[in-house]
Amino acid sequence: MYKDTVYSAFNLLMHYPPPSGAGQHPQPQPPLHKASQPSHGVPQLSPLYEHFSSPHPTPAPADISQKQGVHRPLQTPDLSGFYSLTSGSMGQLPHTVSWPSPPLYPLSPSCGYRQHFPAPTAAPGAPYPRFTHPPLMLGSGVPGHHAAIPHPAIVPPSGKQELQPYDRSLKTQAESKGEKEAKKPTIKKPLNAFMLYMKEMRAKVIAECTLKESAAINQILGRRWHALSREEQAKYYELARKERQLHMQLYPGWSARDNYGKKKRRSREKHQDSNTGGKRNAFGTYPEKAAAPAPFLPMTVL
DNA sequence: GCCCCTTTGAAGTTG
DNA sequence: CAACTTCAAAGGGGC
Repeated sequence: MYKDTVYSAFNLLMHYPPPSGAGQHPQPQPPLHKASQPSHGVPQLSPLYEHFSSPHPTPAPADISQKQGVHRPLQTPDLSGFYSLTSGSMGQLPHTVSWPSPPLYPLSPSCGYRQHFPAPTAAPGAPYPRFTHPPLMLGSGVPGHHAAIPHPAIVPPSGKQELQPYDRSLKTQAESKGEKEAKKPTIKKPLNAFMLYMKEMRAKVIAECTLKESAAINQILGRRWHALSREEQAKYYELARKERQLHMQLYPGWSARDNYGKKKRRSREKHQDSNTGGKRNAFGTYPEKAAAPAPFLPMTVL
């Protein structure tokens, strides 16, 4: 089972001692697309997981939470001995204890962070799988990957294949741009770890909180994500890594640039105000927002 | 009917 | 190379 494979990796993780490189920042992984850009044809599927036994594991990072005296699950462990993780913002370490921003959406008491997250179990009697993300790949050959469900990024040129529920934007795009465009389908970005987590947990949050607005749900999910243990997060990083690997193999020449400009942002300035306007802090958010008071955000979850 | 909101992460672009 | 931007999902809400 794939799950078993993942869990085995985590069992190993639980036992790995910090090497001599402890105290240093993790070495950023080379961008997957660039690093493994197939210059000599499409890579084979079989080596997909060969770096589970990489002969040249990179040093694991220091545990910044120990350095800071607090437990934060934000710092993703470098599991390079088992698989590569992320670069970029994941290498940015938290330096303070606060939530990224106060919730802009009022949350019902039943969705209070204190009581409910990370929610370990579902309602009594209802099993709550800790990791039940549906298979993402089509015929990947990965143990545990069911071959019946197509990859979300796989878009049939002829439209014969049934669209998945999450192909909403694709469908509207194809519908709105006519037949010519429909025959040239968009290959979407592979989902990152957080997106995979959101897809899995969204329904649960909706059920718990009786919310429907995605913006509010995503705020909750973002906080739950931060509350996950590193092992729990690592499951999703691993899934996301495999997503990228398969995506890269399916679409060797694809670039995220291909989809640039296909979403039209009407108010770029406003978007920048809320989303940029400065360097991201260690939490991956922006100083202006992070500095805002968060009166009812409990610390008990840390 | 399209875009915004809101989240994190990956990757592309810019200076 | 750091900083910034875009896009992945989701669906209610606004225009």
